[in-house]
Amino acid sequence: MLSERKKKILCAVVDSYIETASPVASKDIQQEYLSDCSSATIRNELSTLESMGYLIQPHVSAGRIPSEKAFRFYVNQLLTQSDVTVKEAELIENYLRHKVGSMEEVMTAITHVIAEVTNYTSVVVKEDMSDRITAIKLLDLSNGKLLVVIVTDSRVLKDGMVDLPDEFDEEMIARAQHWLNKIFCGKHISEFVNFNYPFALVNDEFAQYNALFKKIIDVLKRVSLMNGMDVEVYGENKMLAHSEYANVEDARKILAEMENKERIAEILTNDGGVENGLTVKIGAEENAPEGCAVVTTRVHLGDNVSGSIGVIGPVRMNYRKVLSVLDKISEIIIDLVGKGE
Amino acid sequence: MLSERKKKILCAVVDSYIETASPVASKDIQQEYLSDCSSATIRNELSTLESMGYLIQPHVSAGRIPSEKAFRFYVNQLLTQSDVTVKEAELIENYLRHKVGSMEEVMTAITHVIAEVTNYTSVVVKEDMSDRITAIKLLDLSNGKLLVVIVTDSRVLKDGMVDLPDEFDEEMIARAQHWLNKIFCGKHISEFVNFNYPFALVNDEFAQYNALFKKIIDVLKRVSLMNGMDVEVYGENKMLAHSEYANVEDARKILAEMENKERIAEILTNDGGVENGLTVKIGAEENAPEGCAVVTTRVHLGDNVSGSIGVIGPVRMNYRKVLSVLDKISEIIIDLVGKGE
DNA sequence: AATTAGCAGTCCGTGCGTTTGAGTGCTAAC
DNA sequence: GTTAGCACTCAAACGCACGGACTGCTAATT
Repeated sequence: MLSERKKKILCAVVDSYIETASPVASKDIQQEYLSDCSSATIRNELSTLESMGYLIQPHVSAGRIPSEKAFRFYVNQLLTQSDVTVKEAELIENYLRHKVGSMEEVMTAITHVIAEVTNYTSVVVKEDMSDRITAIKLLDLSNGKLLVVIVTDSRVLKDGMVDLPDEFDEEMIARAQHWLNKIFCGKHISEFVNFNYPFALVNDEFAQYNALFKKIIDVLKRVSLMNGMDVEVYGENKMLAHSEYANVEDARKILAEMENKERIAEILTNDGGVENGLTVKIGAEENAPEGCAVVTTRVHLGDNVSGSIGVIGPVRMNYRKVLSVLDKISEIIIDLVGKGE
Repeated sequence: MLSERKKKILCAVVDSYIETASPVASKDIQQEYLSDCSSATIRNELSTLESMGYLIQPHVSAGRIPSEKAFRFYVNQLLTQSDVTVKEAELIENYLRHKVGSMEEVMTAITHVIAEVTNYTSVVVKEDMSDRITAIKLLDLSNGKLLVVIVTDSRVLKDGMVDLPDEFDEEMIARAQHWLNKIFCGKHISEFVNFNYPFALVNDEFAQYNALFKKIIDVLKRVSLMNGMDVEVYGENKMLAHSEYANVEDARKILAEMENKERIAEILTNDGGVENGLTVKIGAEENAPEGCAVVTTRVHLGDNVSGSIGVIGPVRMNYRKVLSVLDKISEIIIDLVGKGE
């Protein structure tokens, strides 16, 4: 547990770093955040915070920059307090309430207003939950490959192909198919994303099925990401405005990642079970893009439609602002949807 | 008119510059393109080509780089010859023929394959021509503003607001409305984009309407761009791979422009009347984004659906490749659509 | 025991003069 | 009209020294 002063200092470093993007010196902290003790004291504290893994010193004669651990700490602090109010609130309100039209329009409007207000890239994923799985079929292509066909209320998806382990015969495939149908029929394809493989289902007797099941579920996940969701990204260019992407090649890589809609959908949707409210993924922590943080919130947009709204930015993100903006927006949406009923 | 040798030299400069992105020296040309005369001769030719506006010398001890005029010349040369064949042809074929599904899928597939093969940003604009204008209404908001409402078969668009000149009274508005309906009813909203204001319609008697009409038509154009088309962009990140965007701020600006779908739609659609076939817009020439060139081709995708396929890249673009890829793709599409009928 | 002032030490960034070399324009010869 | 040769220009690369931003440590202070 951190002492009160350490907390203050840590938050000061993060705040300052978020603002300036450059290493924070002990003197800066003393002058702008903690005038009641000397820079030497702060230096000592910084030193221990560094050894605790919260801070990083780029080189010996430089200040400190926060580690991802520090950002995580900072965000958790922020999430518990709820001083979320912004002056841009009216702007958001006006923009959204004015643009009330079809659901597509609202999605687009949301991405635009978020990107504009926060200056970060914004993402919205929409899932139509009304389309359910009717059947899963496994087709032995007799070349060692298995074609996974998913039939839903509205269409047939057959993108998945998996290698079949040698020892599988016709009967075993039929059996596996039976299991899969038992588990997944009636569910929405997007539910795979958060699906954890239930080892309990496959006891020793079926141990041999394990590998195949895993592969198939991976296919299902991929297919669901590709087909079950509507992804909109806006403000990619904002990413480049931040100094961590001064290097064009890094910038290009990040952009390429953001053009991969399936990847984005996965990040946005895989919220570790938080039903409603804000989620923050920082850096490598939870496979956010390299050096990035992703803030998301889930919203219900009607009986069968739900979505995730997200902001993608550098780990050094203005979380205070982003969190409050997302909070405001989901509040407005809840209100809008409520009125619609 | 350029001498045969000047043409050769000019094309050599452009070819080399497209490949290397750095100023081309007289010696290079001699060694790689024109070994039958000396570098001194070439230097003389380069000098005159520069004074003719085809070449630019960044500084006195550097080689020459092509001007936009040079690229235009180069492209026109290319367009008349038709040696369009690529090894990637099969890749494209496989990709597209395999992905034959709904029209949306094809659009997405096209952008992906183009971006992948050419390494430039790719754009597709689709217009559904079946939705026609039923009425145009002008609503005097009595605060000096006029709301332009466009009613189509399928919906009501009311995004447009224009300032009303002082001297307009109710009757004149009614008259203007009458005119607009006469001209535009039954047409598709996308037709505004290439619509040239027919001054003949408004003779001296109606001269006072001129200003208002112009404003309204601008609104119509904007609305049509926003509502009548489906725009997909893919491979924004490819833009950054080219050395003209080594500066992140420039890169950001270009990306911002490419996120403006209306702008993109306008560029792609406004093809100056070329019905079928390739169009090349170079730099400032025809309001392509700063420093960019846009290659487009129009395709018909069925009775009521037509579209434009485009590639956006730096002015120093590999036109040879891009032109051939677009050619190949539109050929495949024509074939696919033909089969569909 | 915690805090602080003071100081030596580290290392980044910057500015500056020099060198290098790529490429031209010009002149004179072919 | 073409070409060899040479003087000239100028951007880019290099090396170097200086300044200064910060720290860590030590010794004094509370």
